Amino acid sequence: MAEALTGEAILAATEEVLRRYGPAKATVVDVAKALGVSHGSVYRHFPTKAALREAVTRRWLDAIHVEMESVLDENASAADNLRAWLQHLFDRKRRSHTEEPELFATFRVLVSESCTIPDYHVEHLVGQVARIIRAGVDTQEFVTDDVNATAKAVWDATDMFHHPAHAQEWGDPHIQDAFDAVVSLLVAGLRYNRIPSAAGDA
Amino acid sequence: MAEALTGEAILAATEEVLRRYGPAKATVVDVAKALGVSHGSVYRHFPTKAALREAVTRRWLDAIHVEMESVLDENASAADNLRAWLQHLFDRKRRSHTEEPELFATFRVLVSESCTIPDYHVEHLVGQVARIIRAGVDTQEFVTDDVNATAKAVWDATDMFHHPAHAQEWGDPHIQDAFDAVVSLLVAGLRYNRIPSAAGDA
DNA sequence: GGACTGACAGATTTCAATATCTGTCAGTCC
DNA sequence: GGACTGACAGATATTGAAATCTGTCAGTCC
Repeated sequence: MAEALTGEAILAATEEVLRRYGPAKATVVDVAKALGVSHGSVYRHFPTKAALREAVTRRWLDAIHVEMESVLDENASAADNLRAWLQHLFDRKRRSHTEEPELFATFRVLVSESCTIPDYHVEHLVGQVARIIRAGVDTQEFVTDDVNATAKAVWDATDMFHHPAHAQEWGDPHIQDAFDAVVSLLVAGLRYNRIPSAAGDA
Repeated sequence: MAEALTGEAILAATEEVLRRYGPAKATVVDVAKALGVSHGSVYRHFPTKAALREAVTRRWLDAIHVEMESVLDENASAADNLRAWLQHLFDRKRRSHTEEPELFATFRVLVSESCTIPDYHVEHLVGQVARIIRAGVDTQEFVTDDVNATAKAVWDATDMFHHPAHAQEWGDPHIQDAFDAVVSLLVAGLRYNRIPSAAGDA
């Protein structure tokens, strides 16, 4: 029978079916049809439809994680690295939203379907922010008592530039100005910041 | 005949109907029924259903605007004022969300229905933030080249603590820590911040 | 004997008929 | 004569019957 049915082939077919029909209409039967097998065979590799969708989503997010890793520049200042990293994430999401709105909407639905996927994604990216900030603390460019809490704060404060719920605002002609203003404020804060639970000013 | 039908009476009845049936089910016929008149009479005071809903929403937002005005303390530092103001807004929205989830959801829908209402609301509140920051600049507690842009940046950076799209995250046990971390970072930034379009550091 | 099929039960979705709602306006009532 | 009514047309929402989908599993095929 031609080739053996692999998990990878099912994932690729699922991605294609999602791209074509969207998250609401894509069915397991469609995926099986695209592969020329019965839908029972798909259930041999993935226990449920939700697990199949989650696997596709995770693959997509992992590609973002890898891409974001490559933005970091060892020789740049921490502030420049942070700004470039946040800008790259913003640009990538915004481009995805404007150039392939259906696909963006599809992944938006997939991510929100799962309880574990969003945490996985956020934790990974906040980890990258933490590494940038830690480098800044090491060179005394930044000051903070708690790198991880501060990284989370930077993530939260730039939320509207990466959270899909705000995608419609990304079309605003002044959105880049808003981004620059927020990042400048954050970078200024990173140069001298204490988490409130810690002792007061020096 | 009893009393003449007033716009105010219609607004109150509409609010009550919205509270009881929710935004999806509340109809103009329901409002008329609650007032003991025909629905044609309601259209004598409001041109469309959308206009009626918008009037109710605007009344509700105005109450928030008035309440937020009262938080400002002439004698406090700008940093304390800003923190207290943001905290009050966050607490109010969070309380509304947890104590009256249906009503909160109702107004969330009403606000998102209108194109002009959200801008009106945001502009008003950002204006209040700008006043706090301007006071801080006057006392040399804060530094900024553009008070309005910086106020907008503070608003944007605290977005997840007031935007209803993030309401579900407000139940997180660590949300107050996240809030404190973001506000501390912003306040630290306000003590020395330049918008990127302006000249470099002193 | 392990990968695959296809029929099945229960859950979910679709679709078209039916009911309700919005907005209008000629007419009623004090 | 100005506030209100109620019947109306077109738009929207509801409903329930029919179709489809999900997940299972006994059985087929190499």
